[in-house]
Amino acid sequence: MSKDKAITIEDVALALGVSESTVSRAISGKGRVSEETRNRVLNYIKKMNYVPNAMAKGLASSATGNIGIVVTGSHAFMELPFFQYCLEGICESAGAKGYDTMIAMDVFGKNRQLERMIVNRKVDGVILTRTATDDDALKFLLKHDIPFITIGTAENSGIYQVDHDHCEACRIFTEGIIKKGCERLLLLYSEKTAYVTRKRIQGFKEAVGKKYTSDMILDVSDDSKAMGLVIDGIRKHKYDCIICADDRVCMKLLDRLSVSGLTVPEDIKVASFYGSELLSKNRPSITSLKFDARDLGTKACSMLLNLIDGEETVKEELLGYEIAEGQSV
Amino acid sequence: MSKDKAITIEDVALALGVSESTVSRAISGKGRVSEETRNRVLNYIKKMNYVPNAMAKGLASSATGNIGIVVTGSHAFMELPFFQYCLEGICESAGAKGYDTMIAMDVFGKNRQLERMIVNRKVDGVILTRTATDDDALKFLLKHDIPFITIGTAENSGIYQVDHDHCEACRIFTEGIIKKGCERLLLLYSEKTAYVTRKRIQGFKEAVGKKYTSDMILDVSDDSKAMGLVIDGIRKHKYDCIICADDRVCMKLLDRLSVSGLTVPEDIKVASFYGSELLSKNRPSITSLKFDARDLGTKACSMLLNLIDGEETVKEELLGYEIAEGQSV
DNA sequence: TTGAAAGCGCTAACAA
DNA sequence: TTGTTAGCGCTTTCAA
Repeated sequence: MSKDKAITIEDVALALGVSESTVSRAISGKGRVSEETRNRVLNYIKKMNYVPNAMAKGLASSATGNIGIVVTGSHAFMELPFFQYCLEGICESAGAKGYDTMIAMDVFGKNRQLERMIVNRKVDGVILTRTATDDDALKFLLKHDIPFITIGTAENSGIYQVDHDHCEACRIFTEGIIKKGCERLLLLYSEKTAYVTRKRIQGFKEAVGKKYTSDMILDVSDDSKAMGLVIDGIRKHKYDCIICADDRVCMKLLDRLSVSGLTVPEDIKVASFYGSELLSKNRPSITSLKFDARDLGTKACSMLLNLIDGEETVKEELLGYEIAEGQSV
Repeated sequence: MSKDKAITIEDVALALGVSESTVSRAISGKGRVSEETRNRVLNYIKKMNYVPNAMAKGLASSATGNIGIVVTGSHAFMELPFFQYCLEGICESAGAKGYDTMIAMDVFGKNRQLERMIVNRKVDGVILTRTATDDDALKFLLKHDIPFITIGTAENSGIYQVDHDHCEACRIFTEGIIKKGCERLLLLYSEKTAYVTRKRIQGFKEAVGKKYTSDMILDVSDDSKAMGLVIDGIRKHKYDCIICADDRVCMKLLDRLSVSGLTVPEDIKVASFYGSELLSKNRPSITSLKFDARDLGTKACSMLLNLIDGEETVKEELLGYEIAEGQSV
């Protein structure tokens, strides 16, 4: 069935008694073709299952019909479902517009995959996901002036980017918790170098306002010691609600609480700035913010395609969030 | 820097006073070129940062220099870090051989992305990650006779595939647990349609041998009810060790145990056939099997590239495993 | 509205 | 060992 070589534009032209250029025009929609000719062509190619050769098309028009997506970072980061969902959004909306997706997974800050992809001219544009940004990837893309969008990253203004409004979301969320009567808050975080973490902390601070003191936030990157302090603090009723900057931190906390025989929400209330499926399945369910990573991918992709097509597009886009009320607060 | 259009093979030929075909030969290594000429060419193109136009090359040689990777299945499946690690292995080893990687993420059993990728002839071969065995993707690839490898899937012999030896691993693992003195075992599983689950169950049965009875395995797909029975059983000392078919199930179990006030390993011993990072961070650490998904990707990729190059390659490859001893047994 | 023809940049016979 | 030449399949001027 697919053994025999594929049918070309020439075959179509011959069969229909028109020229190749006419067929090309009929298909692409560029240039005038009579309605009748166009229909004949379209019908014929559909009947014959004709699909243009992407390479030939690419060579002639110097466009690949591919976009690249770059996932860089530590393993711990890449493991987050976040990327899967992003990827899904990107693939789907790229596909809907006839683009295929290439992926570059560069783990240790080496951008080999990305560089090869660009240097080989395999893609028309690139989407950079979180973490990829402050490394050389950005400079590299800038230097090669290829269209690109970053997801969830950059302070560097002037580049096209899309993200959730973490600061705003976390502020509103924290305010809500305060309104419910919590006063002695503690924010737990890790990955303090991540831009998103800093944004979340900022939102928290804004919500707390002038009552903020530096002992209201705590880095728990190095597991046991810091967590031990937290548990002590809870026993001494130093806190009434603990907010976690992400679901990983929250999982850790919940583990420790259960080991220590402390229950939620009786002994301590718990909330999280980022609730994945893991948290929503927890008992009691954890009150948390939900961000839709899939949306992020979809939006980034449509911005990129606009950029590629030379159309107008916004420079920065901030997506919304949702609050998942649970039983933990 | 990259504004000015890229230098072509013609430019190189002109500059060096040789023909384009000589340059082509020097670069590809196919066909004879004198050592001297070859060096001149190689030096020059390095100096000039010449990179062949992948599309032109592809058009002329009808090969894309891309491989495709397909991730199909439910969200729950795709969320597993398994895919990330596979992907990483694939990207890296593809990259090492000069191939770029395209990704098709088809979520709901529709193979749109895959089909587009194939029909557009964007890839030279495909790697299919864990999918339902009767998946259309498989039929589609067979029909288009494009080289492909499946990872962790198919019973369908005759197709190229790579997987871990789940059956063997689970048998040995279970035997080890029995040797430690556990007698009243229970195997918890979900996703019973997955090939890998069936293999794991089979290994378990083999280890138990003729003492096996059907109430030694239990499907806990529908959370609460089945899990409730398990908890009851534990209280009645019906089991001394519970083995989970994967880390998801194990997480669920651990949650329930902690809610029920049962402790590991005092009240009940726990082990898992698949231990992700989540489990290894648990306290107490869970005794489990480790499979390296990255290896799977690497191996699959090298098999695929062999296939593409028309070289010999094994039809089936079974990779090893590791036992992570924890404090839970 | 349509066609002819010249590329796009590379590979691979076939000659030399 | 090297060069000549004819494509690979499509797009895109420029004429008709």
